[in-house]
Amino acid sequence: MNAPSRSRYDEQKAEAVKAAAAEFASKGYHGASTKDIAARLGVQQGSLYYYFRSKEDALLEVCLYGIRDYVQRMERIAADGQPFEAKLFATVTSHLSSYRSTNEALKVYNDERLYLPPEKRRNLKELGSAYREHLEGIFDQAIADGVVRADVDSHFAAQTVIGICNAWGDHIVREPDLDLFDLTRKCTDLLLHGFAR
Amino acid sequence: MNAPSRSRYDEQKAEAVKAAAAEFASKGYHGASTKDIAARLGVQQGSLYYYFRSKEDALLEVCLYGIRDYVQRMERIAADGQPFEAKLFATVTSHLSSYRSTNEALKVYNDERLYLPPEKRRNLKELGSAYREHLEGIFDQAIADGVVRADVDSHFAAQTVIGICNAWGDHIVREPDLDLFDLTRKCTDLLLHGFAR
Amino acid sequence: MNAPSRSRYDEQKAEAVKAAAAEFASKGYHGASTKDIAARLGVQQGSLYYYFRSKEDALLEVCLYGIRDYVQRMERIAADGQPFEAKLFATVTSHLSSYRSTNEALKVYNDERLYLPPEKRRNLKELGSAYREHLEGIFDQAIADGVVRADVDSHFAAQTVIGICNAWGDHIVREPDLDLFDLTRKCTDLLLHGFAR
Amino acid sequence: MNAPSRSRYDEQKAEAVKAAAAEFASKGYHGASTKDIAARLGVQQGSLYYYFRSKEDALLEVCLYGIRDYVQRMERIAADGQPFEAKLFATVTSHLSSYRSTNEALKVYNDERLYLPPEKRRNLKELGSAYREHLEGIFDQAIADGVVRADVDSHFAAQTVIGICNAWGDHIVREPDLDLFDLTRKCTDLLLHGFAR
DNA sequence: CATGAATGAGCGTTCATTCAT
DNA sequence: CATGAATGAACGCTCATTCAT
Repeated sequence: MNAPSRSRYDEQKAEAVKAAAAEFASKGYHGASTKDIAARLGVQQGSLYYYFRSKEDALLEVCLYGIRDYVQRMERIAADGQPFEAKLFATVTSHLSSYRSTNEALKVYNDERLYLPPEKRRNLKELGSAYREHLEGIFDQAIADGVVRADVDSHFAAQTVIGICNAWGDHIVREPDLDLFDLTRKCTDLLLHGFAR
Repeated sequence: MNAPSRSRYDEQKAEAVKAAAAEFASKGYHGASTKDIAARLGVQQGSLYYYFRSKEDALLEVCLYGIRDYVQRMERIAADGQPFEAKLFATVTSHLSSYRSTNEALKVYNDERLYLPPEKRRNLKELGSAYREHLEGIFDQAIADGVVRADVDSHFAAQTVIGICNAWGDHIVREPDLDLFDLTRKCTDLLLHGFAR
Repeated sequence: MNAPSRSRYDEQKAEAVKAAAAEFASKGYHGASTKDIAARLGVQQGSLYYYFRSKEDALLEVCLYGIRDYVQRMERIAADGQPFEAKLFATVTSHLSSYRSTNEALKVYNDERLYLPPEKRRNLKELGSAYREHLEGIFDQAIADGVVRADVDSHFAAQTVIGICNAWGDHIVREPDLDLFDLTRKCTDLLLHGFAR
Repeated sequence: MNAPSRSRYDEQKAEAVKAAAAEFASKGYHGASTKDIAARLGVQQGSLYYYFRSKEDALLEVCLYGIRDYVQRMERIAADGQPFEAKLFATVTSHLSSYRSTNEALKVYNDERLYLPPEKRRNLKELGSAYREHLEGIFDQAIADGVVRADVDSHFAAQTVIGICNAWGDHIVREPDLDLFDLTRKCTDLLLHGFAR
């Protein structure tokens, strides 16, 4: 009844996506049942189909929700004029904190998206590639600026940054007390200077 | 009737474990069916129960198969007298090459072991912890020797080494043409010196 | 507010009956869903219940619509004073053309009325019997008049006329280009003189 | 354990086809549930899938069972050297008695085969066409021989014979006491000489 | 008069598992 | 040692129907 009234439906649907994300994250796509998702949402099993065409579509929506603004943040980081080290720190911060803020959906994107049929995955693939390419661009620029060693392979570097963040993401999701800031600092430090003295 | 007959069963069982590993790796534990595993092995669905008490037991055996000698190799690496850099290189080599040699079972250990009930997981947990602790020990030693910076958290370091290797493991399993030696070199280089100049 | 408003509802309801008839005719009673009917009518699924108490009631109304004026026409044919051959021709014409004009509802009456529970079917049964009995009366009269052979069983004859018309009705519904007049002529010719020279 | 032992499986499967035929005949394809079919067969619902890939496949098998030897009998009738009237009588006898002997499967073929997707229907269509064409051939021959009137359209004639038999088939299935021989005689008489004196 | 959200039962199907042979 | 037949529970999904708005 208030001004925008932007839709009771959209609100409930967003809740449904979160419920699905939580179930998929903890049991895997095939291990989670629509009954469980519905129970978490507090509705009957069949009512889910008012919001999702199919379980597969629910997975797709969770993945999109998980990766979408995470990619947007990467774009903003790549575009701003900060030095390489700040960009790297921002990237890791953004990535790791996504595991907290988006309700496990990013973990679902990482672990379960392969169960989508190729057609449905295409959209996701583009988003994922965009992310990696932005990161590669940051490394290429840093190499050109001389702040990253010339013998570094920017593709390997980008993939590895993503890999480290995702590996720690699993711990973040499972251990709510983990200190994100400390972790971010350690990861960035490793990426820049390695462990050797 | 004794020796060879025993090994005949063991051979078949090893085949069964590999078949299960392959199915679990590509479809996930819940997504893979006993029918698929049986089909891959070339037997009837019911015949699987001659080798495994249950699907869950099959998962356990695959995980054990995936992690067992991989931990043993870690022990040998930790125990020999080589310098830190050589140990790190050996660790990464061992970890990454496992993804090729043990028929995707290590991937199953990484991605699916959480679907085992806690009792069955205990054994695995010990193996995994042993691995991590050996690695931590290597870092502790290296810090004491002054070849790794004193401010490095050896727990973080070990976990990160494992995380990087597992992240690249996914690519290794999916891309058969990936150059393992080159990848190992790049990973070790990053871990030692970072990307910065 | 009175006369036109009443007919507005009736118009919409007539459309609803036709939509239901079309769906029942092409998919069968159990194969057609209320969602499909609503979509064809251009309303929401729930809105159908303004016109029908239940899906079963919809079937009943379609059947009644399909058979009602078709029986009335039979009554008129039986009552007028024309000779047997003209009456037979008129009967076949009326029956076959119903398959075009009443939007497949007669087909629904023929094929789906058995899915109604006996109470709801009673009404229909009387109409169907009335039709058959009129037709039997026409044959009885023709036998008495000597234009139909005395050894003809009028019950068999009436049932067979109905059967032939319904059999061709299926073709009429499915093939829109079928020449109804030619078909009527051939059917009447067979019924009167058979195929033998 | 006896001589041919032609397969316990085949026996049970034949029973399954009959159970499905009975359910489809009385409730229609969409109205019959696999649970009902299983109950009639005396097994659990899921066990049906040992014999049928799907409900649709069950329908296909019932249709094939319903029409197969019925077509073969038509071929034999068409091929033997008897006069037209005998062939016509044999055709009607064969057709009508099928409704008794093949456990309602022919009725299912007539009423429900349209619910099969086109690919699955192709096989059936050929059998049905073969039947009709044999019958047309019989009429063509009879016209050439002068025993059927020259102005008779053999396509119409064949279709009508089939239509009449199917129309009476419904009664035969529903009324077990109906005198098949008497009915056959009346049908043949109509087809040859019509009702007119 | 009509909607949109929800229901609960039932559907066809697949599953891991058992067991007589 | 392995099969083939069967089970019963659970699955994802669709259905006819209801009702506050």
